[in-house]
Amino acid sequence: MTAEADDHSESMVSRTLREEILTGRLAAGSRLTEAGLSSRFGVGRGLVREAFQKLSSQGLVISRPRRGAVVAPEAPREIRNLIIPIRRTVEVYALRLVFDELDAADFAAWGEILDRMRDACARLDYHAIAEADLAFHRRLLERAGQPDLIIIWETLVGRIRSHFRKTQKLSADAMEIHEEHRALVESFRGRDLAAAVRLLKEKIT
Amino acid sequence: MTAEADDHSESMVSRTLREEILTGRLAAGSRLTEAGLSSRFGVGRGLVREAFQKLSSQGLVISRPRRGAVVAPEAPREIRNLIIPIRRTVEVYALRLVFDELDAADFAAWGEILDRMRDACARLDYHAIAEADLAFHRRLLERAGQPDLIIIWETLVGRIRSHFRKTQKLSADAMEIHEEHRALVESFRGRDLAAAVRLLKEKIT
DNA sequence: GTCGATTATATTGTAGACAATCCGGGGACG
DNA sequence: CGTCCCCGGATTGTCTACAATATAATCGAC
Repeated sequence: MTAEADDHSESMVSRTLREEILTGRLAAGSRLTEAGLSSRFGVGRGLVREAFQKLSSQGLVISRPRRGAVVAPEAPREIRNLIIPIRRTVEVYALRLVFDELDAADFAAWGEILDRMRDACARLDYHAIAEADLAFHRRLLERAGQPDLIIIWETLVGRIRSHFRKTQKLSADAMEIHEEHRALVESFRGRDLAAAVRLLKEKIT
Repeated sequence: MTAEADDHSESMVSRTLREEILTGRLAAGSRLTEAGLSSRFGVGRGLVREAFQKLSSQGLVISRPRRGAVVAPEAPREIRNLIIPIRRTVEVYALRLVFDELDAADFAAWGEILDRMRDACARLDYHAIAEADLAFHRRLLERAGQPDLIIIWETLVGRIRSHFRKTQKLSADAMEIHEEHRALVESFRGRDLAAAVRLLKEKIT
């Protein structure tokens, strides 16, 4: 859908696969064969192998020698309980870094993401909701302009992709997810840092 | 069990390069050419490229398309100040996980690492000291047996490799580094969790 | 002598070929 | 009837070859 021509610094293969894993489109345990992905993406096996290395270093894929690659299982609950406060710390740090510099371009980008999220909520498309949620937070991290921050954040979110499944319980209240994110952006726009931090933390579970 | 001989899951190339970067043997900004490393390690360029992907995902290497790869600079001080407490949290978490299960094999492994560290301190070989220090902490994390924990830890240490350079200031007191680690292992052996946590935190700066 | 354009070299991007290894099925044997 | 062994297909591991691009070196104009 998206993510094609722009950023050659990261191959389309690894980016697409990561998104599919994080959003749950690719279930944990799914087998990933080099030839299959190679023909699916229309690239050589070398590029697929490079993507596997990257994803396995991020813990999204488990690659055992001569046995192929599978989508990694989620982290156990105890680990997630360790990670969630860390992720809150990192995102709040990023938020404070950029809070005073947010401009119209930022709000436009978030607005676009919110639109996609609203549509996804309306359709009850939880993969798409997760995708928009990820994009929402990623935008904040990338705005901070600190590569080190992004790398840590990516490692962290790779471990708690499951939390999108919890939201499936809500079903009827799916639109609430969109509403909460909209309120968060409003707190950005209103320059209310305290409220923004509080809302942001609430969103990371 | 082990982590050495078998481990094709991580190529020698990426492991060696990571260690050289973390210990400072490879300075930030150093240019990494595929052909050069290919002939140095006696493998094809494909494997070198796979290593680059892994290292760049860990933030140790910056790889710009068509422009080659260089060793990434260290994180700025502010980011390090964010990361250090996180690393403390993660390592203390791992310590609590394994503390009651530590056995003779663990102490033997740490003893060996301590020996190497003592020799390195005696020679004032700071790269080797850093290497032993890394091995020391890695052993703790690997002992916890949680892949997710290791992945996060690796990302974190990749960002604060600089702290080994600060220790260079001590020069004459280099042996103190070894002594502190020895004391830490003693607190493990004495089953003194509170002291162990305190000493471990002190060591992460 | 300096600056700019052009050629030459070095390096990366990608694909494909071949060998090594794993996995599942089928048959022989007890 | 079950177990073991062997084989064929599928998959991974690795390298080399070729094309595309960046970097440098060279040469000419002013």
